[in-house]
Amino acid sequence: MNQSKTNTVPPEDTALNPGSDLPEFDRSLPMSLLRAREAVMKKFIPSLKEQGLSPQQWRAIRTLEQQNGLEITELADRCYLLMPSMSRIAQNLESRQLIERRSVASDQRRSALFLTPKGLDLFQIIAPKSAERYEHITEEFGYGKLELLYELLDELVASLNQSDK
Amino acid sequence: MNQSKTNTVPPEDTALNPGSDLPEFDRSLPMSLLRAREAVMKKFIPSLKEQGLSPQQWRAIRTLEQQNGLEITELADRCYLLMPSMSRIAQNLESRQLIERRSVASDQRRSALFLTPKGLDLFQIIAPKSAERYEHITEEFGYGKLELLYELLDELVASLNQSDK
DNA sequence: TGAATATACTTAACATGTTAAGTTAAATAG
DNA sequence: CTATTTAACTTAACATGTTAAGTATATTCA
Repeated sequence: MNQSKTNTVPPEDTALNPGSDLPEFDRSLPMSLLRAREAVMKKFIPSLKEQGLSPQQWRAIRTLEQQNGLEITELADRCYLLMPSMSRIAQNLESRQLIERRSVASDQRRSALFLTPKGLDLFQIIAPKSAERYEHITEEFGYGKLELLYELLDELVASLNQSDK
Repeated sequence: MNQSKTNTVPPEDTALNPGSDLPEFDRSLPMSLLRAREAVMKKFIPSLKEQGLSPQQWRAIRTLEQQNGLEITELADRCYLLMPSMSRIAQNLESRQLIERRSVASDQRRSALFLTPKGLDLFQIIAPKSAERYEHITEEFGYGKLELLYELLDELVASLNQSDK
């Protein structure tokens, strides 16, 4: 279960390159981040699924609750989704009447998205549960450590994006 | 670009629940982890794509390079992939003759996976580039901070899994 | 003004994530 | 020793991630 700690050394005869000085891949940053993310999500997904929402759909709904009437491109940015995904999610939520789209008068290409009363109801059912989970995580893990983690993640992103020139 | 720092407060008239004491979702742990992961992956994906590999396919190959002949279930565990994904990836890599499967004599249901010479060649092309990227990231971000990040991520996962009882 | 270009999406195509439902082979129970 | 159950996958089905191509509306500029 805990790969990085049980340290199961492979038998010598199975490594294809025993003497090479190629790097060790045992600690993979993407995998560590993925594991952490999945572990966190596991706490939130059940109450979403209970309401028939995927994490991405929930992201869209809670972003609209904060600022209703966002255009789809802006919503995609804030939800950290690519446009094709956002487009499909908008169609899905619209078909379930959780959101409504109205085309922008000044530019017919654009459409703004609005939470419907039904969508807001759903938000209000899920939000308190999510908040509770989040508080629980904060208590268990420690507020200070959590802040430090956010800080490090932000710095990591900054460091990586900087070297993109 | 940096949502969590620019702190763009939405105009009052767009929030659907301005006075509510519902939690703030601006800082989302899953999203922070996702952003960090994507930023890291962006550094590694190009050299993989150059060789026609997805990150998951690469994970499988480098795991097999470390320990050849793993069974598919074990490989899925180590790659942090679900069986259906692993199954499809194995089929893909097998069709490209990067790996080879041999059924286990003692149990006909199982099959063990082996890197082919062609697969090993590919590993040896990609591995040094990956190592170089990783070293660059370590230098830019700082070795100490990186270690601290790993530590925090591990602790977070432990903390979350612990409360699963 | 009218043609070329750019913008804001949507659709398509394909790999992956995820849950559920097969299949086939082993283990176990009666 | 046969019938049931379990184990190790594979297949199916559907949402998402991702890149590329398509469509309709604006904008630009000749």
